[in-house]
Amino acid sequence: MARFEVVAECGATRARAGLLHTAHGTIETPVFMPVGTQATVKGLTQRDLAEELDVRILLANTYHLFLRPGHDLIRRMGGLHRFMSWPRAILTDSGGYQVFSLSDLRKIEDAGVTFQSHLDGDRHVFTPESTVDVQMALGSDVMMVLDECPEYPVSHEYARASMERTVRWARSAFAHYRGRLAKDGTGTQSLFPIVQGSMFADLRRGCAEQLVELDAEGYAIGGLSVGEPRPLSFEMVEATEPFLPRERPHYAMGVGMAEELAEYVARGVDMMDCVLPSRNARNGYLFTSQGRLIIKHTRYKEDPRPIDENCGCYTCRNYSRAYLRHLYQAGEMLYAVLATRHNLRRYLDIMREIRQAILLGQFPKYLKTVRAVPVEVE
RNA sequence: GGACGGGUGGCCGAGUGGCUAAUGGCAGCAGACUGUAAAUCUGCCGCCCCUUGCGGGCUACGGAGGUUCGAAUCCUCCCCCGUCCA
Repeated sequence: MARFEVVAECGATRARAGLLHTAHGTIETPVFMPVGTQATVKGLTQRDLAEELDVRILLANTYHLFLRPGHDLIRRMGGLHRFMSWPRAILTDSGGYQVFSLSDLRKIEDAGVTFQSHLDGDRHVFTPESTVDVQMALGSDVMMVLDECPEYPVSHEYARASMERTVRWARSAFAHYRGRLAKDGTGTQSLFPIVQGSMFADLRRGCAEQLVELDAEGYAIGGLSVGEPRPLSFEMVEATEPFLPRERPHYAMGVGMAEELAEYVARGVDMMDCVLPSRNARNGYLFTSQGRLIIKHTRYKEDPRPIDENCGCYTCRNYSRAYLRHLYQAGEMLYAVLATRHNLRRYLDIMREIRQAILLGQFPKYLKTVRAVPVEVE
């Protein structure tokens, strides 16, 4: 069970610092969770993640692991932690995001979602109950309910119907989850429901109020960063978070850019995850304390400096922009490894800075400095 | 000296009378990426002009002539490269 403990609160914003206790360790919040969809964070070893970056919790994906290698296989291999040799905490997404990202390959019905596998075209049905079962087989510390993550934009009418379905699914998932807990004895896994409602404040609030009745150990805000203008994303958190229990962790799913992390925290978010630091690393977009750095730009061709002179990561301690640019242009895999290490380190450093600022009562000041950072380095 | 083959935009390489400023690939330049179908995708990529639209002008397929309404594509000569034979 994930027990949340608030350690400090910001007087001026909704930010707070906390501790999330799980069966696989305690996590300091606010926390950024690297995404390891297929039981791996692309480009990094578990040793990199644990020893160098001190990652305490990772994401993995139910849909992807269900298709390959299969949750039963993972269960037989001793569960996801042992299978991927990651003794720390794991949060599994339910596959709700794939309802959005694989929209051409799925059909939504009240009972659940029918997916056509992107791997071989096989059809599979995901239900609120089955996704709980799969995640219980995986053994993740935090499980997510199956939800519908609608694209943007969508009509109020559709958003409402979709949100209501997501609420029904959450109820079904919880009923099934609690039934299994009662039958199987003590459980170590938590289940978080997900607030939807597209970009409509009334729907967000309505959804949150209904989900709170489930008395979950944590609550997620989903359906963000699906193509909407950035300000809307923040507005939707503002429209949702006040209706979530303050004593439970709040998880904003799938966000955000490095410069946005503190903004979400200021709006009461305790947990975030995003593919950007890892994916953008591979695609040449590096995050620095002085703004973004596009490594392929010709101005870095003979630049002897590290990506970020203020960064203490292995990459920045040892390699120049010129070398990284060369690796990138040459398509060398080491580039992805080094870049991912850096970007993830940057994200984790930001979260540590945020937490420290909150603990010291200086979060508003920190927020101000973050907002003053230019978009691009130099 | 002779016989073949070949010289195309930064490179490789299509194209063998008009739809060709010229397919592709690479390189180059820029952009996108947000609970990962992504080490992916998109745009630009001869020069100049009009803020403009499938717009206009110039230069260009080794060189120089020629045939033709029209040539990178056909003809003539020349130059250069490769292979082979003397």
